Parts: sequence; structure tokens; C-alpha cells
Amino acid sequence: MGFSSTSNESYPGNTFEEFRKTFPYQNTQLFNTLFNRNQALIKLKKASVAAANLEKIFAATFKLSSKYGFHDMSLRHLSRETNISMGGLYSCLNKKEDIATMVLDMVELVTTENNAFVVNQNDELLSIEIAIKYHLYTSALLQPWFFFLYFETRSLSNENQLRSKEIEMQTILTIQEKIQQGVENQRFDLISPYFVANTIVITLQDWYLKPWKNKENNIGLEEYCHYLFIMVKKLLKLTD
Amino acid sequence: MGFSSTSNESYPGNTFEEFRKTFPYQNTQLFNTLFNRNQALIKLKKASVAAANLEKIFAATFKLSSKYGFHDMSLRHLSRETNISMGGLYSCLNKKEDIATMVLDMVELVTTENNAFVVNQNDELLSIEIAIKYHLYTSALLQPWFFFLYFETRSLSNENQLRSKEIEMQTILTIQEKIQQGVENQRFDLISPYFVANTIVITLQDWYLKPWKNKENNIGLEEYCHYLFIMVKKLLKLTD
DNA sequence: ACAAAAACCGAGCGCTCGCTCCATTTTTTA
DNA sequence: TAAAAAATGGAGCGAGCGCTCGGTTTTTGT
Repeated sequence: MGFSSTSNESYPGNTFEEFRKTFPYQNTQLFNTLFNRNQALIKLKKASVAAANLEKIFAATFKLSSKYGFHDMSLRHLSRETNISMGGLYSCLNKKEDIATMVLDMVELVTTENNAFVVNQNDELLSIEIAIKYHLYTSALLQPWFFFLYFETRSLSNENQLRSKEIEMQTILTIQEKIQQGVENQRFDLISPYFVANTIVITLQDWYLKPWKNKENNIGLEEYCHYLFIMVKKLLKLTD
Repeated sequence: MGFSSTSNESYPGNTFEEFRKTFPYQNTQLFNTLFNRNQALIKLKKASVAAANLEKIFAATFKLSSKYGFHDMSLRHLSRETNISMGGLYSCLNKKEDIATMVLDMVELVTTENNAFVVNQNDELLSIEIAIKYHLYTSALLQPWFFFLYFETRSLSNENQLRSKEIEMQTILTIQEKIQQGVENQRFDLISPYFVANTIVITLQDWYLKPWKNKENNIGLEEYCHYLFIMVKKLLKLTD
């Protein structure tokens, strides 16, 4: 099923495939970024060595903790799954919680960048379409990261729990302000900008939190995106 | 803000206050029900003693695990918080997981009853309004129970994880079938009954999962219910 | 080739966990 | 009021936890 866009096609990443080609935080580059941003925690010197270990550590963390939770994943389990010894693990970490902190850092980074891109759009409806697509595409490419952060926020320190909560609130607010802008320009007509923005965000979250629901119903990513945008236009009382 | 209903007022529990008066699973009766349904796990003989202990155990569990998670709540913490000794706790449990299993049992019970009530309504729109109100009111009265089950599902056995997932799927399906019925009777016009039903359910969940969001925005229960129903009517393309 | 730097390894430390067990206290029964 | 039943109390068990640290191996630089 194609994506029947009603809007300007000129921004990068209109389709998922286009987006994927330019999205910087994938594979090796993702873990190099992670290494550069967290050198204070990591004792390893060489980026290539650190990135290879981090890749194994996060793959194993997402596998093990998705089933039993982060707290029930011991570092001995992690050591066995990654084939990295205890000492090896602790050359990439100061403490177990650092794994969760690095996930927070990554999700915060990409979400902030997405929100900044949305803010810079002038066209209100297009900006909302971009918000939907970018967040959906991003969380599809980094699904385990977003999933982990949502369910393991309580493994973080109080300060970092607040940062995690702030990511969601900022995303809602970014969309809410674009809706408000559209209402002021008499383009949208609706009940509550906050309520609609919140509905958009929780629908975006549902995609990466409960992927099995859409698999059971044979709904693909572009189709989900399509439905969500139709829903939004209905809520904004747009006729097309 | 009042609730501007467009529908039949004859079913019980139209407003939250009305609903609260007749909802059976509150206070002592809640824990007596829990005791009766879980006598296989509980060594105590007298319902009054068991109910008093269970009340303390669940209050403490929700308090402690909401902050750090169920796994980080040790039975020694629980013992201190409840003023019940280890032996006392284990006269209400066979193992720690039983606490989570009893929460599942309770949420499953009330959700199933709500869904059954919805199925029995003939009027499609009214049945959806009832689904929204009953689930919202129920999850407000049992907020910690619903919250706990959502975030601690992974503390359950595989079999019980499936039961937990099934609660959500059954609720979506119940609403979806009412929407489909409305489409067949040419009363509703929309994109996808599943998508709309799913949106309703995740919006209901958002109320008990992120209560702080609505507190920050000064949105009360009846108001939230009101907005949600307006949203649903827009998605079903109803003019009022 | 070889010293220095970097990375790897895993037994072991102190601790807390879930859970048991049975002596003791409280309540019920007759 | 005394015997029986129910409920409580908490020290202790084995296991597994996060994390450390010094010895060993591998890589790097010259």
C-alpha cells in the first residue's frame, strides 16, 4: 500500500526507505556516536574496539531484558550472551545502570533532533506530518532502544527519570504548539490542542511498545503512518 | 465541567460518582474477593485476617514498586513497610510472584466484566460510550492495580504474560466489533475499525499509566472522558 | 624485535536476595 | 479455662548479585 501524501514532497525522508538512507544513527556509526558521547564512562581507548563491544552489549541487553527486565538480567548473563568477560564489560561501564543511561542519552539525542526539525517547519500541517513520520521512522529503526527506555526508566537515577519524562513532554509540546499555530491561523478547528497532540504521541509510542499488535493485524509501518495521519486530519477537521 | 452526554442515561454509572457507588471491588470487599479467589495460594484461614494483611501488602507493593520496580522491592522492604514479618507475608503467599499474579487476576476480572457489559448493549454508539466510561472509571478506582500490571507483566510466568496480553486484545476486539456493527448498519463511516478501537484503548491506558500528564494540564477524569468521546465521534464521522 | 600500552579475564569479596522452619504468641473452641 | 488451632516472628540457608583487582594476553609504536 502506497502512502497517499497530500503535502510537499521536498523534505528528506518522506518514505521510510528514504529516511533510512540518511538516518545517521545506524550500525557502526550508532556505536561510534555512543562511544564519543560517553567517553567519561568508558575506559577503552580505541573507538573501533569500544564500538564493537558496545554493539554486543546492547544487542544482548535488549534481548535479555525484553524477556525478564533489566534488573533480572545479571552481568553474568550479559557476559555469557556477549562472550565478553566481566572485566571486559566493566571496561565499557562504571556500573550496570550506565547501560540504561546510555540508552536514555541516545533516545534523547534523536528525539531532540526530530523535534528541532519539526519546529523549523513553517507549514503547520506539514510540520505535523513530519513529526509523525520522523518519530515513527526513528523509533522503528531504534525500536529496542525506545522500548527499553520506556519500560526501564525506573532503573535510572531520579535525575535521569526526569530527563526521560521530559522527552515525552517535549514531543507533545512541540506538536501541540504547531496545532495551536494552525488554530490561530484558522486552519484547524478542534477541541483541545493538548489532547490531540497527546493522542498522536501515544499512538506513535504504541508502534514500538506493542509491535505484536500490528503484526497480528498485518499492519505495516507505512500503513500505520497513513492511518495515523488520516486520523489526525479528522481530529483537526480537515476535509482531505 | 459537566459531561454533555448525547445518549441514553438509563444505564447505571453514567457519571463517575454514580459508578463509584455501585462498583463492588473497593476497600474491604476488594480484598475479600481477592482472598476468596486465591485461597489456593493463601495459608490463612480467616477472611478478615487475610483481607487485612492483603490490604497492607498491596498498598505497600504499589508504593514500593512504583518507584523502583517490583524486582527491586525485596520482601524485607515489604515486611518493613507493612509491619508484617517474613513468616506473616508467606502465610499470604507461596512465592513473591503470587503478588503479581493476584494483581493480574483482579484486573482480568473487572476488565472481563466490563467487556461483557459492553457486548450486551445493542446501540453501537452507546456501547462505545459505556466501554470508555466503564474502563476509565474502573482503572481510576483501581489505578495502582492497572499501572502495576502494565509495567510488571514481565515479572509473571510466560502463561500469565499471555493472559495479560489477552486482556488488552479482548478489550480492543470488543470495541472493534461494536464499531464494525455500526459500520454495517451504515451508522459509522471510517478508515479502520481496528485502528479506531486501538486508539480508544491506548488513550484509556494513558489515563492510568501517566496520571501526572493530566495533572500538569489540569484535566480531570470527566473532562478526559468527554474529550475522548468527542474524539471518537469525530473518528466515526458523526456530526454531533 | 621488543618494550609499553591497551585490552581481556574470571575467581573472589561482601552483600542481599527469596524463601524456610519452627518456636512462640494469640485466638478460637468447647 | 485449658486444649487445639491459627497466626506471627525472625534467624538462618544456599544462591546469586554487582563489582573489583591483579595477573595474563594482545595490540601498538618504533
